[in-house]
Amino acid sequence: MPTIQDVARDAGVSTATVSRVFSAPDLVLEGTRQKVMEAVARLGYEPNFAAKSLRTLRTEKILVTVPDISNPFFSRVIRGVEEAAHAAGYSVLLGDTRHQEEREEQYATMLRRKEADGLIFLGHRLPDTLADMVAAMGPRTPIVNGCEFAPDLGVASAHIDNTAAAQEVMDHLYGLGHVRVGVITGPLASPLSADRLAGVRAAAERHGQADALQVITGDFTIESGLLQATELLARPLRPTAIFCFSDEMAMGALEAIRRAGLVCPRDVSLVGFDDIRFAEYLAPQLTTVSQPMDAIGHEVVRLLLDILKGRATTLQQVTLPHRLVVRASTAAPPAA
Amino acid sequence: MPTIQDVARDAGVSTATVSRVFSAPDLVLEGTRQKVMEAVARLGYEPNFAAKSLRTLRTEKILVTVPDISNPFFSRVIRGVEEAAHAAGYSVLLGDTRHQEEREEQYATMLRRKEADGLIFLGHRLPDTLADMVAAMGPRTPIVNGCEFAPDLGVASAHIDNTAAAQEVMDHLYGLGHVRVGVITGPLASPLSADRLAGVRAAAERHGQADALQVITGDFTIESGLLQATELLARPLRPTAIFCFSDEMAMGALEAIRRAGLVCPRDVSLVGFDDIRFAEYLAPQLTTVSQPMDAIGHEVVRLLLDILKGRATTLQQVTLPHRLVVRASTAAPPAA
DNA sequence: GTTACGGATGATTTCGATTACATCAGCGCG
DNA sequence: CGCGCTGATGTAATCGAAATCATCCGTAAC
Repeated sequence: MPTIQDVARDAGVSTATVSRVFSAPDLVLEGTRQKVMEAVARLGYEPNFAAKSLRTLRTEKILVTVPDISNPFFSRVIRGVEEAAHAAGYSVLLGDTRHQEEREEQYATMLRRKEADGLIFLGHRLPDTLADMVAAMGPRTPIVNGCEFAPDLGVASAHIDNTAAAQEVMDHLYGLGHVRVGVITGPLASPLSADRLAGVRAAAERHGQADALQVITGDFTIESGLLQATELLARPLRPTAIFCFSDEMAMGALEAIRRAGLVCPRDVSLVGFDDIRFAEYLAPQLTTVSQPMDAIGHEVVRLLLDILKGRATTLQQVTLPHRLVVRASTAAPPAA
Repeated sequence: MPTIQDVARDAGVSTATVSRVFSAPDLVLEGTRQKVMEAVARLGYEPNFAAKSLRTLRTEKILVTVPDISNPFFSRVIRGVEEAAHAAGYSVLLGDTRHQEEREEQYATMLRRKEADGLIFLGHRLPDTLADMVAAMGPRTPIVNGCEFAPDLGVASAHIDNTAAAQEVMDHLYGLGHVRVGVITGPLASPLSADRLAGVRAAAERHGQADALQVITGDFTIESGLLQATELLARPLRPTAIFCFSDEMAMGALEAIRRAGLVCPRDVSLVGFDDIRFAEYLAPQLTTVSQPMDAIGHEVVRLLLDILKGRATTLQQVTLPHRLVVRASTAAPPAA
């Protein structure tokens, strides 16, 4: 592998000039630039990344951690992140934490070792060591949270208004005439689930149906949707509608409905959350809350770059628009 | 950020000793090690990654490129890759090429700049500049291909036997009594599609049904499954079974079947490929070929590490086991 | 015609770790 | 008692590029 020295020698200039050709071409005479570029082409020179990074203290890399990359919601957000990062000349270091705190800490270490310029995390936990960093650096900490909204972490974030979205779902169901509504939440440790549940409760109270709510906790997976919906459907006062906090759980719930010998939406209405690509290809097509997954990905990158470029002075927490997409899985409850 | 110098001073030793504490602890006296570790803890020292990488010429990073991370098949393979890489102390640089050759080249550049120790690519194209590298380094080139099998590229790979898998699918359909079988392939530029098609053709000929095959090209997306299946179902001699080269296309085909007022599997049997998590939650549950996505991910990492550690002298191309999973979407053709 | 200035380029230091080589103390052995 | 060896540690070169400071040359101003 040729180095900048080799190029300099070959082009008959100093290494400083070669370096300038890349980083500040307008400081170099056109003829000299040509000579250097020819030498570069001739030798097949590529600047060594580690050397550059050591000198500049920049890596042009963004570390992105995600609880589970095989989840279509997250993988779509990641795609948006990758797209925006790539457009800005950054590349993406992927960390799949598998919901494990230990792994989150390990990835946090990478940030402290300067293996990446910043961190985007899509979970809801901020590793302790990074919390210290936030305390020290304030709104200039190069850490951004996506999807969740945990104001007390003190990091920039991009997310939807989960509370409002959940309320809209409930309004839709109550509007159709449902009374007994089952709700399968995600783990309540995540603010995202807590917010949605708050929205559910607020709407229920507004409609005077708080007592008819049947809340049960899931973990966002298909299997837990199947399990919890089965449980809900076996109750004597079976809900006529089920609201799942993820489309995956709704897929499981749909299977539970079928196994119970019921038909969606005739017997039981079903609502999901996220609007992953598969939601509209289920039978029946799934009513769900559409999250702007691409936009969230782009936005978290924008927020992080603002911080890295020193453009951010205050803490930015951005709420992006969601949309209730009513499809075929919700209808009026059975006449009873 | 404290440096190794600061730690050395604080601990009253030389930088060499500090370095040894991390990279070769048994060369250091226990007491000295303690002193150093205390200084490290006191100052909150983390070795600078760029400096280390510059000196050692290693990055402990693996670049992984994928045509589309939001595809559940790929995201699952990636999860396997991340898992195996992490277990071996490597981290993953993710590149989403969006099927674009230009992007593939850009990521190839990262390898040449030594931003990663090796490359795992899940598409079927090897950028030109890397082909040169392969030509020069032979089986020691730190590049591994996953999922596809293109022997002429000369890179290590892990994949299933696509030809055999496709034959099994066709045998299953012919065994059920189907004659007119529609096949929706992927882009034929990929060896993977070509291999499967070869398997389809071989089986058709073996069963004397080559003329009844109805092959049409898709692009692995739900939308193309919907489109191409609609086209197949509109033909006068409608196929009684459709074999899609991906589960996503099968989801689209399922929708096409519904829209045509038909019922799967009563009127039309359907087979997918990959066995993504959602396949068994479709209605009807999808018959498909299960690919060992986790194992592919683990295996490509193993192959790459073998090369990086100098353990590989010959070109390794590994075939992993697949499995035809018969579920509810295939049945005997209608009596007609 | 000297001075001053600015544009182009070169010489050299620097980033922070690793590592080959040097040093030094202690010990066993003849 | 001195030689040589081994084990622990220090000294200093090195990785490859970026950036500071120095230098050189030509030109415009007085």
